[in-house]
Amino acid sequence: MKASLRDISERTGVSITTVSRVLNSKGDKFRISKETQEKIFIVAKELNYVPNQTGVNLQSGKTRTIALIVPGLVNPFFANVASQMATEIQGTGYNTLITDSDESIEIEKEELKQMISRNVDGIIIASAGHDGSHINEIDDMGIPIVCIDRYFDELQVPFVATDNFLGAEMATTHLLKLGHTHIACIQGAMHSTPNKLRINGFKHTMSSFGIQDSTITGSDFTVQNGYTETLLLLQNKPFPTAIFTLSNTIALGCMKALKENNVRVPEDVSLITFDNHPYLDYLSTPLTCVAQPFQDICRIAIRLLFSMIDKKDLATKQVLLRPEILVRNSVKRI
Amino acid sequence: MKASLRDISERTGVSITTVSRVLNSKGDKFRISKETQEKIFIVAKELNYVPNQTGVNLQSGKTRTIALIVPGLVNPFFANVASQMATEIQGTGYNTLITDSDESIEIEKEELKQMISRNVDGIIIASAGHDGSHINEIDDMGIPIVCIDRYFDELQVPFVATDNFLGAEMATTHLLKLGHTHIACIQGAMHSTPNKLRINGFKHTMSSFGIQDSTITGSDFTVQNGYTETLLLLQNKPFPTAIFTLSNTIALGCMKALKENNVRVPEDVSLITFDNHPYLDYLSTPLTCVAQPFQDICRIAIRLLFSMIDKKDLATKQVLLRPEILVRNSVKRI
DNA sequence: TTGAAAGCGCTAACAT
DNA sequence: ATGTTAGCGCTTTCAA
Repeated sequence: MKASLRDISERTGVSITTVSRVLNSKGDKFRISKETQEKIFIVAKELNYVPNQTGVNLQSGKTRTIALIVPGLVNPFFANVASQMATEIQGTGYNTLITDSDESIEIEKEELKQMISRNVDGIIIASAGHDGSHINEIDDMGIPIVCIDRYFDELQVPFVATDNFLGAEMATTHLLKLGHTHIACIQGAMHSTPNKLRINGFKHTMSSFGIQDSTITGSDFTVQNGYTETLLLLQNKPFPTAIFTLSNTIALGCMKALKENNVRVPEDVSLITFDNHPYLDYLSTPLTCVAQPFQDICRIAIRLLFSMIDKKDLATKQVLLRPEILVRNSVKRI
Repeated sequence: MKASLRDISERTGVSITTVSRVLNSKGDKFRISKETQEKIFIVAKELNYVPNQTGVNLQSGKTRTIALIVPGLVNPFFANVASQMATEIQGTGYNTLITDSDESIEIEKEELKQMISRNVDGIIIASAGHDGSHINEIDDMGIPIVCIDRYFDELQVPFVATDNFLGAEMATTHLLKLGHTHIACIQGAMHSTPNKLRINGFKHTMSSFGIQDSTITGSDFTVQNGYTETLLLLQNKPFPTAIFTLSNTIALGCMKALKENNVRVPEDVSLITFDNHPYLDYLSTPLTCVAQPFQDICRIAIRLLFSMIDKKDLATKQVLLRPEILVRNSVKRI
């Protein structure tokens, strides 16, 4: 089986402490003789020694592990975030434990407990919850935690997210300026902060252009939701001149329904969506979108988290990032 | 700070052992009085007790953690695999530690060491290496490990992958049957087993149709490679009538080059690729592809891994899964 | 029905 | 220049 310090100690006839010191490159600091060091290194190699981190963890209370909890890895946005996080975190010498709450607050709480139990050094979470009381508790326990994407304004918990109100405003303005007034918005998880803010931004912009009535429909960030709601929309008359989907998943479902019903974009209906994706440029109609700066979200979240881990408090702990509108060909002037 | 069994023991005046038993639902088994149990539960709740897994780990040698190592999370194929794995593994009560070797064998070895050091219960890896000697060593150490996607035929290490030879054969036959003979193939990492087999399948099929000359170009599974190689291809005359890209990333780069040069698919050139993606249906030309059964790959790999963890040896430990050709509109008959 | 003690692998404080 | 001892949090054997 795996060799331990004791095994090396026994084989070399030197104390465990000395072995530990040498193997941790503290041999010179403790002025351990070259011969002893040599001997230890050789035996360690022979035995294929690999330190057992659980021992270190128990001793130090640190695990060099960051937990990432997202509400749905099926969503390309979160898949991207997860990839990016794993990569960035790895660069810091930490490892990433990734879990999916599947938009369930119960699973999320369970996972959170798991992560605390595992002694992770910090947590990054896109919470599925309506409120953040459970997140707050963790923050209160002194466990570094930062929210991304889904956050809770009323709490002191640090967060990094897109300025969703602004993003919706950008998209809506784009539509309005091109002459659209009859706009349908297909939303995602209604209780989530991003969704609420996007809806607010949408409504606000609409009414600032003097338009009071608009269709807001849908219930979650899934392809199915986008599909179903679009099908429903297609029953309506007059059919809206533009659809604003609040995520890439919803857009995907929407496009499916549109295609199946031979509704062309943008000839028959204009389409704009939240979230960018490399493929959007090559769609039958390249899709205009509001791109979220997910790479920056990841980087800043990690930055914040490490400042907490290192107990160096940063001045700004709640950051909203500017989205970018990528104009392609899916919105026509009418 | 976080409460430990000792804290509860002190607060209740009962031994650590008893507390441990009660909190692990062994109270009844050890016939511990209702009052004592009650008392313990109350104090545990008061102190917000969460067991420290590192203690358990050290004791048991188990961590309930699976490591997943992939060569590039930027590649949608591996991002999908990672999401799927995280989700499936979570369903078993284990957690997933995800790392990216960035196609570097050095990083891979480093990460592997890390994972062993962390005492993970099992490892799933898509190795970046040319050979699998380092993987074999781990297998020899008795640490459960299974390869996915990238594997090593010559070793006994279990693996699950797509039947890449067959996949390439399917794609090439499709092209040939529709009249294409001048086909260019843009490949990925040349040393990798999947790439080698795809190339073999391609060449084999071509020559079985009596065609000896074909262009094989490219060097890695990146968008940039697809882009560059296509640009290069565009200089050639005669330009091939069809391009076969060996991954979605390569296809993406290829499409970019094609679009920039106003080369239409399939009018000017036909295109077929390895790897499916939800967006492919909605591209300006829905892209015909060889879809890898990545969900099955994940599930079976996990199945194999757990059989090793549970020391129940399965008869079949090296499995190749049948890919599926999804015919859309990117290949024209000529 | 409950507890004391040992030990998992490691580090660090305190010797010598 | 090297060793002894204690302790991180937990489970388990053995005892009472």
